Amino acid sequence: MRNYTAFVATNTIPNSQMKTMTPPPWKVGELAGRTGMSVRALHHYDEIGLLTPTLRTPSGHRLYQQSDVERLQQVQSLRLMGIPLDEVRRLLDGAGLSPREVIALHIAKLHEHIALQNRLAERLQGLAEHLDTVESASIDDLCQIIQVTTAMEKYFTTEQLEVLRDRRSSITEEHMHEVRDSWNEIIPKVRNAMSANVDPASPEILAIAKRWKALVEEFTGGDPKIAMAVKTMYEHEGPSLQQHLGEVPTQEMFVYMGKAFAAMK
Amino acid sequence: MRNYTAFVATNTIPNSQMKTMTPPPWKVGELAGRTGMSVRALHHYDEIGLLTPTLRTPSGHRLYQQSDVERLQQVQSLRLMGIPLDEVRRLLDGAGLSPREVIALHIAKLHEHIALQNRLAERLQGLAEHLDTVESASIDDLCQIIQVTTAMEKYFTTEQLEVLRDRRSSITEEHMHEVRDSWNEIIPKVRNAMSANVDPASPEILAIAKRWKALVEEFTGGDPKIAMAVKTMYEHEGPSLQQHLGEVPTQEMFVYMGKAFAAMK
DNA sequence: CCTTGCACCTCACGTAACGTGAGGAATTAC
DNA sequence: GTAATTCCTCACGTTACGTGAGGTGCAAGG
Repeated sequence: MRNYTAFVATNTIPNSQMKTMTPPPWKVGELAGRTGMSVRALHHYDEIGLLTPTLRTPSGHRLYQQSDVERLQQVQSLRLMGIPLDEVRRLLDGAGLSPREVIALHIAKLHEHIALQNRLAERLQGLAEHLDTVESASIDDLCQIIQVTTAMEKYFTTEQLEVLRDRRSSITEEHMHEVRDSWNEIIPKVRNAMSANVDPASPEILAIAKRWKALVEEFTGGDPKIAMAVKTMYEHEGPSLQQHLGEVPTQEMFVYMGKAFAAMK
Repeated sequence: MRNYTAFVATNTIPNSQMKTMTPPPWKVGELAGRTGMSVRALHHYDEIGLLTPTLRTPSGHRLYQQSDVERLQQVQSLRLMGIPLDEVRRLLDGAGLSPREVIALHIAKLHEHIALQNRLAERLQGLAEHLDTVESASIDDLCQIIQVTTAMEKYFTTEQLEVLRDRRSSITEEHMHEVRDSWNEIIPKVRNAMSANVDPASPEILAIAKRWKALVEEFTGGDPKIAMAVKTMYEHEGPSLQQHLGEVPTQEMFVYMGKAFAAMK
């Protein structure tokens, strides 16, 4: 190992004084090895002006002094806290915000980010559970489920969704098919009756109204808020839901059946 | 608005049949507007081969058919779940892993990521609390605190750290200074005694041992595990901690004081 | 027919923090 | 003296687009 005193100091110094001098500067590889960073990272810090070694050999090799090492340790500390290099530089150069503010800002950002990730994780978890109850796992099915669940997230509160999820997990797939078939059977009948101007209070409509009510009751668990949310969702998302869920009642049908319900009492 | 049937179909079709034909394809802007995506995103999807419109006008304008729109919806669904475009393409093209596996993998990744973020948030929170108890908030202080706390994370369990944090928050800053001053007073004495080969059982060392024990007791709250962890940490991180905490006992001192403790009984 | 204005096209750079070579000079080791 | 490291400087790749720049297509008004 050489020492680089020759071009650090301009005059010659006897060996007896060498020991009290500043320690020899480090080359990148050495600094990298001792600090656990990569050489490329140090190059990068130099490039962006975050950590420029105070010395270079005449041939261009970087030499890091004690002060540089200290700065690097500061950089490492702040990076450990997830602070971007840009802000690390601003902090160390004394420009911009105070440490307190930077930390507070970062905490806020982090919490926001974590909340997003958590919501995503919940969605994925629900999706996974759904995939495990259905044996057909085609991409189309997958996308349909995603579409429907994301649409539902817009109209239901978190607790309502949990209620629905709990109930769904306690229901057999066979039964879910039955329910869908029932809707697919009922809705065309209602549509026909409406276009034929059948009186909502007529006996055949009242019979249908009974089945309708039972189906709604079963899905909503009797919660009128969930029923309202479902109605709102159908009104807004009808066309796109139709592709995925099969037949879906329109707003006019709700009105029509409302009359039937009134006549039932 | 034109229709692009001219180059979609090769033969002329009477108007009466036009209505039963496939709907007119959409241009990028229209598709973007209806799906809430940006035009650039659609261009990007085209570039990477994720969604290539089946048609183009002779002048090069993109035309999206029904099938393209469906594919886009699938892409949107999967992206909503945070799946990278690369895997979305593999999924939709039927190559690679099954939906189940992809979802499971992503859940695992997400949880890992969330755990990391949470640990980071905890660190930042602790840092912020610390910053609020100390009024001097220089960058150097900040980095020192980070260094010390990250070093501590390596040697203490989570519960131990919480205990320490709780206790620290109930202690005044003034008192912390007193403690530090006490250490700074005691340690040189011990060092001197050791180099002078003073008997650990001598009365002056026993007096120091008492103070030493009290200080350790106070910091560790009497928990021998915490005491052990502190000792291990000092042994491993001594030199770097010394810069930040002031005087720190060496392993030899622990041994020496151990003899004094034995003589105290 | 010509212009105006809007939607569209294709580059191509920028983002964060480096990883990963490529090709060549300098240093160190034997 | 030569071989093996270590160092240097480009420069592209990573994610999912944003943001112009500069040029064409196309429907409508004068």
